[in-house]
Amino acid sequence: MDVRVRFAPSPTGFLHVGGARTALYNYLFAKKMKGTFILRIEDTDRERSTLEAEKAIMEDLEWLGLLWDEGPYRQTERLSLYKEHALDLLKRGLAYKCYCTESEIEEMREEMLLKGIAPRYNGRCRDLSEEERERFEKEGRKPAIRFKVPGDGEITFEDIVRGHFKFSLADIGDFVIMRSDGIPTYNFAVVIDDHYMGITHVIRADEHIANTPKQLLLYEAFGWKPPQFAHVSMILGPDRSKLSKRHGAVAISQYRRDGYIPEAMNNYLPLLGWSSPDDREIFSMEEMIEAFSLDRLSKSPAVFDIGKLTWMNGHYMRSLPLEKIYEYSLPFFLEKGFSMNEEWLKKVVFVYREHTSTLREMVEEALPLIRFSLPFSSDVEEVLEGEDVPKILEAFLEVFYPFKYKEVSSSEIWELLKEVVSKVGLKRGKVLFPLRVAITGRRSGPELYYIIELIGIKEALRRVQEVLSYIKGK
RNA sequence: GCUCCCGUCGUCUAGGGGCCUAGGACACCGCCCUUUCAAGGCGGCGGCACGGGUUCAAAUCCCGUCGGGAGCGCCA
Repeated sequence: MDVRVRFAPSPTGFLHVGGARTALYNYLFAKKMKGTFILRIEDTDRERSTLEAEKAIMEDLEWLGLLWDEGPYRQTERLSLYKEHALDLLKRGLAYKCYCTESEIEEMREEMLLKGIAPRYNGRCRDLSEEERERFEKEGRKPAIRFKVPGDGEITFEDIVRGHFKFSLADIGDFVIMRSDGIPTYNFAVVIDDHYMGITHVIRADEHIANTPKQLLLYEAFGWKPPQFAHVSMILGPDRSKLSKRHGAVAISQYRRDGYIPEAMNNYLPLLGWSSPDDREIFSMEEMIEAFSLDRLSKSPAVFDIGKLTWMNGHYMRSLPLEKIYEYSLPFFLEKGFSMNEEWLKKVVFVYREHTSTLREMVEEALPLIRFSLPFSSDVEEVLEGEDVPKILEAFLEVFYPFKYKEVSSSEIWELLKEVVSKVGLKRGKVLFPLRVAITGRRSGPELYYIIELIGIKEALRRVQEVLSYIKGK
């Protein structure tokens, strides 16, 4: 049978790293098995679902390149299907109408919690008499539909990641499958959708483990064959609690804005809970698909380490084709005030990507190319206070002046710089460091000859001249 | 409170009775290279939560303790 998997986010917020990893696992498995990857929007929470969130999630998936083969399906567009099946259960006596109000249930819950028993619905409306039902209807109460959980016995299943599970039915209360407003609940809609969409493997976060027995009960009630389950452990924050906003950036879109690139996300995220049989950690998407398998998913939760993500991002900054990094970085350049000049910007990328870990950092580092203003910050200016500095700057002016209007390559600039060095008669570093500072206003950066090539000799001369007058006037 | 899950360097992980003197990656430290940064190269630091068993042999199997987490909704 062909593998069919789904990613089923609820559009109540942005795609976060945990969701992205789940999507990735589903995607990788689908591609590996030459199966189908389905996107399903679980929008049955009418209060919190928004169209914006749905759009944002899809955009992020597209940015990552996790394109779905089918969908998006929306649960709110399938309401009649759920209703039909709820009615069927009702008719067969496997479900019943419940007239309890929220406050009544809340009361019940607190009472049970106080008594130290697992809070669950006590089945109050299971066997209502005809009169009671009529009374409630007359009161105008809108019933929800609850599934009748068999009182005893147990339910078991095999999880691909965690092995054998056994739940006692006595611990599961009758749960709502249809809200009083006619919208299905999660546990109900999932089962119906997974069945009709032919889902063969459910790969999801392990917070759903406790839901699985309820869903299995529904499969049983309908006489359907359940899919295989793979419950993946969660992603934690540095304090080992569930990763959330208070730990810093969790939204994929935030990482995009911060200058992370999809190749790095797609490589790093799966490694949080999956490892390859060899010691490899760097994978292209194709390699990852090839290497991926569910049986190497880890049981224990993983702490999200932005440091390693950043390292990996830097790796991809350097190893991806220049063209690609240029494309990714363009919006960052334009936003920072660089003007559109493809040939020149590509050179900037060529030079600066060697030194930086994110697109944002790269553009930030390249800022001195288009911005130059005195005074510099104090830790930078102290470099200019050295006694040899005027001599060095003058030597630079002398050597480079004849080339003021010439097109000179970086290797020729390097030769000229060496000439400056021998003219001054100090060690290379002693000469080039103050020059770098004078020309860029920064203590570090790429090779000076690249910088001079990028800003042009004329501009370099202007800057050095300006700094020279500046320090002389001090 | 109840149910369930998870515990290998700071972090991600390999390992699943002898190949373990516990391997790799990030981070950290040192050295090399160098245009005092970064990148790269080389080296170092650092871990089987604890206690009992089982066994000739335990990181690995069993039990307990401790620690962490999740679920217990007309949220998903």
